[in-house]
Amino acid sequence: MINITLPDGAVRQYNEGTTALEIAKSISEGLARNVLAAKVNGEVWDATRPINADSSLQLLTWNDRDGKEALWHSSAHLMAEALEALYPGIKFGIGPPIENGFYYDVDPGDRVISADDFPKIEKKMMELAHQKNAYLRREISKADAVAYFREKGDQYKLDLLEDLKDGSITFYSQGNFTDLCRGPHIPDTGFIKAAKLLNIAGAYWRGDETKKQLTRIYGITFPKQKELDEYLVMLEEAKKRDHRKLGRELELFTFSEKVGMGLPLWLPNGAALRERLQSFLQKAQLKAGYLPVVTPHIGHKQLYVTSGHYEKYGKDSFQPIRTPQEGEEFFLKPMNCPHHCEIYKSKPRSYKDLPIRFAEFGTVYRYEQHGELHGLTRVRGFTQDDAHLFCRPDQVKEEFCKVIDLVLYVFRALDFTDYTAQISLRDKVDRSKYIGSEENWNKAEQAIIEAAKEKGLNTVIEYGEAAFYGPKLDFMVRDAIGRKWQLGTIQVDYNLPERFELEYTGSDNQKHRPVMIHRAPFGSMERFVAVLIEHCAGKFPLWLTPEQVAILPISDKYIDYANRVSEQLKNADIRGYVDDRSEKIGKKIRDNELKKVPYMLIIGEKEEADGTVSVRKQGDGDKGAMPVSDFADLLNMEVRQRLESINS
RNA sequence: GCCGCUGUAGCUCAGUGGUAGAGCACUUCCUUGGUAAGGAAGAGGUCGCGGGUUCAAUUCCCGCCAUCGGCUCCA
Repeated sequence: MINITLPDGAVRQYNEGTTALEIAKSISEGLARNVLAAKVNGEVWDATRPINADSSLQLLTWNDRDGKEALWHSSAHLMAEALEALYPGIKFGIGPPIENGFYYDVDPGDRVISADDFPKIEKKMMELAHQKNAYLRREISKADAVAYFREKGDQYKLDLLEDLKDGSITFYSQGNFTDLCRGPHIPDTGFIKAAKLLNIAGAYWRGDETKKQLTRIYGITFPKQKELDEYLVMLEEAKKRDHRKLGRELELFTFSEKVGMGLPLWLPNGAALRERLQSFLQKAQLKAGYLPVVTPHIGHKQLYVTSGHYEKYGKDSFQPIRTPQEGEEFFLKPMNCPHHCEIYKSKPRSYKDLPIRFAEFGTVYRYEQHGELHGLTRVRGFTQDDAHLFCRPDQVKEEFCKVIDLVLYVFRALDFTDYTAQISLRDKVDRSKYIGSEENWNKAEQAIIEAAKEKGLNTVIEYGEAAFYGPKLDFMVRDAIGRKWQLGTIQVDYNLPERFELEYTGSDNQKHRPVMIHRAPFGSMERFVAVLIEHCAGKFPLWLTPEQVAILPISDKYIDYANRVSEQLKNADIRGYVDDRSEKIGKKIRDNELKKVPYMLIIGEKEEADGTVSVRKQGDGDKGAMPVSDFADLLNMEVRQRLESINS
């Protein structure tokens, strides 16, 4: 008999060789029907794998991340089985679970698989799923594994096997399909009740563009049909929120091939939004002791030779601007830091001056690969809400805390409520690629971890994700429909202070090197606006939205009164316009609803006589009539309350 | 940069080896209407760009450019 400790601390006895599935059955049949995998002593196992010693056990279902991954990983195998049935001789690369679903990289030989083939593959998958074939694990020697795939002619699996140690190799089989796989997998294919293939794309074998490109098929599966239906609705919603579509519809920004790809043109509405965001942050930064600076859009080549960027990115940047002066070269600035370093160097600094915080909404230009460009999220010219903090090593933690406060303030203002902090540190083993002293790194890494802890952030630590010049903290933000975005980077830098030989005089009258912290709560105005559009589906917060009110006269007779109302609102600092087209009121309401203007004021004979407006809230309908001044107060109150609530 | 899809009016999209169409938007006129689309007329396109095949190319072929979906990249 062995002892199994359950998550609630209860210890139960079972025969040696029992499985998580059997244990689940002994608890309840219903539970057993939902068990996808199990965590045995903290390691994710097949629910059907025999347990031979005293262990702690957690049963994993669809509600657990590891449970989902087991189902999706198993679904990748199911899709592979379906593909093998439909395309005999097809070769397989890798097929892992991903954030939402799974993919499998396949080589169909000289056949072509396209999205048109999805229905038949899905049908085959569900046919195989209904057979409830068990996923069978077996350990296999490397020699046998190699023999199997050599026989099958699958060079990709052989390639993978080369890196695996004998004795650690397992195969999983279900139905007619066998794959090299670490597992774990769900008990049988019957748990997969709904499947949808989503996308198809090319992907290089092992991510190496010199190697063959395989066909990557993305899919997702669910243990209930209803969940698939909901997921598809969510995808539709995401499409509706696409910032590229809303950006056009709400006239926020556009692109022009003549101006150049990846160079956004901000339209009046978008510019108004962007400027409001900037002044919002600028105000907060002034309060937090930042010093605004302004630097030019270009910099001498020598600036980037000093910073090291010339060597690293020179060939892949916008190429140098030449001058009448022989041999003189300037570059469009790809970042603001070198300029800010020179500002720091413009005069001697004392330890008493630190920290110094230079802030600039600085526009930078990077020659992103053309396949990378995407709406406003990936562009070639963009404006960073940049700032560089120069501080003493002992100030890093406090400065980090203050920046975290600022970032969270921004998140609150824009209704980003679901986020985690991701701290990127050095690789645990290989430290050769990092510059800066061991002591400083340790100090900075510790400072970041402590700052995050002090601020009560939900934190994930990623080793090996730090830049070569310093550790960083990013926020992973979930938007309104659950997608993740990386926003609000805070980055420590030991490289530039070194390269620019930045110094301050310490209390010991000796020269010391300051620590530099880069930070950008928005990241860039372009990317942030894109994320914000998708987060709020184009319905911006009242304080931010370009137009707060649309005034809709019932007929031309009331345009004069509408203009008087408009003036009155303008005097109360409310942004709005009069829709004076000769259209029926229903049409005006519809058009302004689609423009997502938060309030509509309907004005006719009655309102003019009473000096009132009839208020209609976007997406919410008629709110009744009230005096113009009451409406102005109401709206301003709503904005004030909102801003006060984020300051608390 | 790589692979694949796509490119027709401002937008969404039909269509064709004989130089093009709809809806919305736009302009003008009629209508002056009370909470999500009033009516009529009009204007608007080198069918992404450049070659080739053909009597004839928006349509077929090639190249390029751009979009989109991925990959690689992201100071």
